[in-house]
Amino acid sequence: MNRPRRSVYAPQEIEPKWQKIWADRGVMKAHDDSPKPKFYDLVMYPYPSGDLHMGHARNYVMGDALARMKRMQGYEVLHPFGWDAFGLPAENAAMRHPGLHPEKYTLDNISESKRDLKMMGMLYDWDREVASCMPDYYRWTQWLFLLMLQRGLAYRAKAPVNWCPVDKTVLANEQVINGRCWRHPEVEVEKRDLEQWFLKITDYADRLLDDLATLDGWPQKVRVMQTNWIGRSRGAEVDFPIDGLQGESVRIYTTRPDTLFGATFMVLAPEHPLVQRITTEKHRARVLEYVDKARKETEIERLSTEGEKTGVATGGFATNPVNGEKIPIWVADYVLMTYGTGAIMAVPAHDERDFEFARRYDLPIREVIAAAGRAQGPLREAYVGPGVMVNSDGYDGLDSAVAFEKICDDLEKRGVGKRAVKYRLRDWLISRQRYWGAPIPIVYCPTHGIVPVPSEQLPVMLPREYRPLAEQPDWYRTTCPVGGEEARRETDTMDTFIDSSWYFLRYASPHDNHEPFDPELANHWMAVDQYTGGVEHAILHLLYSRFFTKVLHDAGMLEVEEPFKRLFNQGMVKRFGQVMAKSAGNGVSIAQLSAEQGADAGRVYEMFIGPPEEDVEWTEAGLNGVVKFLQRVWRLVLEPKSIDISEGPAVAVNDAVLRRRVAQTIGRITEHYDELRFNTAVAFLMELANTMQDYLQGGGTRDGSWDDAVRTLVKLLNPLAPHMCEEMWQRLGEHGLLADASWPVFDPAAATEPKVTLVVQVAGKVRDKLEVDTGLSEDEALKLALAREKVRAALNGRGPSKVVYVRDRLINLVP
RNA sequence: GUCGGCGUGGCGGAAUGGAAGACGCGCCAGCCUUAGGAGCUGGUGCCCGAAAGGGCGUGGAGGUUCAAAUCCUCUCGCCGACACCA
Repeated sequence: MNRPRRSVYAPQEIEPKWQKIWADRGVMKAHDDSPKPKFYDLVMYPYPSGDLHMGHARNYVMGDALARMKRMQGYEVLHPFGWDAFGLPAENAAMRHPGLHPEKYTLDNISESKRDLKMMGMLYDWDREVASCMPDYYRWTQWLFLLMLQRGLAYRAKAPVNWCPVDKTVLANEQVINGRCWRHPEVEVEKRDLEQWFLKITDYADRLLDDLATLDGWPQKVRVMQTNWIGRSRGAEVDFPIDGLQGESVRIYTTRPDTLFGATFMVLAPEHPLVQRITTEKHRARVLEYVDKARKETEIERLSTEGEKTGVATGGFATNPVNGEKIPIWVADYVLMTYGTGAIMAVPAHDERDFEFARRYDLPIREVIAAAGRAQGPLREAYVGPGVMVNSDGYDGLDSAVAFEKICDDLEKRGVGKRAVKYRLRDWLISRQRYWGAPIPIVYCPTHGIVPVPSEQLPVMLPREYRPLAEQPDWYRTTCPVGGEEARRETDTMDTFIDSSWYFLRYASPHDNHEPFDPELANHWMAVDQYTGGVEHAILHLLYSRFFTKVLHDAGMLEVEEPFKRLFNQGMVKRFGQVMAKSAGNGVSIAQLSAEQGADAGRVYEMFIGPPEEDVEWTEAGLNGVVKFLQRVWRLVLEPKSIDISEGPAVAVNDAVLRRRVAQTIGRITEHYDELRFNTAVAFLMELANTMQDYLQGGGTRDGSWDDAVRTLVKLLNPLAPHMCEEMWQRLGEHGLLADASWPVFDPAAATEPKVTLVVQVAGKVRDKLEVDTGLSEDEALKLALAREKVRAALNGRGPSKVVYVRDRLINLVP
């Protein structure tokens, strides 16, 4: 039999077709002068590693789907893309393949990844593409460094720094994890004293912390992590005069000035400058040995001794300013030179670490805060809570919180101490001894010292040859911009996190060659309305970007003080139990997916696979389920007559039910897309398709309600499966691109179930039926509650009742 | 250790305090096919029962409420971040 050929869903044909049309028409160009409300939809720009696969795609599908919906809703959407293109992997590749320049490696990867993104149907405004390794980008990265310098936020200092022996570079504090390099967990980080550039992020610690409270569109988790990272504490600095050193004292920092009377000894960090002078002859040998050992120990060895606190007495003593008591001074490596003043008063009764140390070295423990309800007697562990002051002279009997303030007042009056705030946050070390980064635009002149390269001479271009800058005299030999003397360029480059701290601003005016960004345009597009990316950037990138934004605000270049209004961290895609990665060999290739099931199927599947913030497992079976769904939609929309209706419907769906389902779906989908809850959104689309099929099988009349359902389904599915929907839209005879079509409007009244029937059963027998109008959807719960009261009243206390309420489509199931 | 988060079918997971298990995968039965790893229909939390029906069910124990997966207290177990920050 020769039946007319059915149209078959063939993604391999329609996907390239529509990708070309979108590109030709510039569908996702963002217009600066549009009268429409703006929506800045940003995905974290990636490092172009050259192995883009479906594991990366999840983030981009979310961003793209949101951009497409917002566009249909009438927003002028800025949805840009770029590349975090400086960095070590390119250099590593160049070292593995002699002759391969990091730039070539990077640019090749970019063009390859770009092709894959287009193949996935991502609509970016490619005219705004940025790559941080291009001179017209890093020119402005350098400019921003000079701005920092000008504002007193960049400084050079000799400091013990973290040195990764594999990457042969200094690492930021944030890049050291448990004493190991973040990129090479197999090696320990070494300590070296080097002259390095720092950014004074600590100047902004308070604002970075306090403004977290305004970021209610951020995950709580990230806000907590940043809060802890900044680690603000309030306390006091107190001077303890040193015995035998006239006029000199040890300054300590404590968060518990209320426990001053419980200080029974002091501890200095091994690196503390006073250690040498305090130590008595008798103790000198042992102290030197201890300090020497601590110096040599790497971070990791120090950590491994956790629980085994060690230290030595110096033989020196200091006087506690509140009670004149002389207490011994010890040296121990559990006190860090990098926090507070590098010296503490030890209060073993009320600090766990001091308690442990006192136990080990048999030092006295004196209780000065009485815990409510605790019986008298020796402490078994440090009591760190609040309580009533004891053994504290004139403060006895006070609440410890009150005594805290009073003691601080008294210390300040006597000039022996003062309130102080400390942070765990350190300044940001940005120097990197690497080639593939933005050169720090500084010249060292024998006469004028540290001289910034004048901004009109930017960019300081990277030399062509791939070799450490410090080994390229032709490059680093220069003349002083001030006096013309022979001078030397800074040969370090900047941490790539600097590049990524401002890229979202460059998108506003990516071709501006007068300034890093046009303040007017940046103010137009900022803040980012939705920022999506991995949780691994919860601290570093996000904190640095917030810092830059605040500095630029202070410089009068930006209105906003926070760059990202809403932040979302998507989960990772796994396969065979492991995160998809080239190295793990479990990545799903975009080209292959595209050629087989189609990009649309991959897009819908990654959204349906699980909650967007959770890690998910990619399976072929799951993907296949989505393919079936898309094929079913295709038939429902274009070939409804091909649906087998011989079996009849399971549940009767009439026009009214179909209309209501369509209206409900519009409401749910709009809300869930907006909140990036794509997994449930796909489920709603499937439900709509199921209802439509039931409608056909029930011999639906196919009046306007069917056509409306079809067009609504196509529009609602469009952000997730854009190629297929665009094709269906055209075949339905609609004119114009679906990408330009308007988003369906939610009508709450049309979505409301007409009524609820309450069937009252008592002891299994139906006693009563009540019809309750639930007309106002926002108040359904309340109405039901009222209905329940009505039922209970009707029963008039006749024993245990069971109340069942059913919606109209299931009414016939209840006798 | 501290701080966050999470415990729901065979699996991934749904449920503004209001029918627990939406949607999908898998599985079972049937239909259609030369065949199917295709398509269609129905079923599918657990226990008892041929069925009707009944009982039990969101890690565990209490509590609040007409009503709890959801709120509160305690407890057990996982996951993540930080980890000597005075």
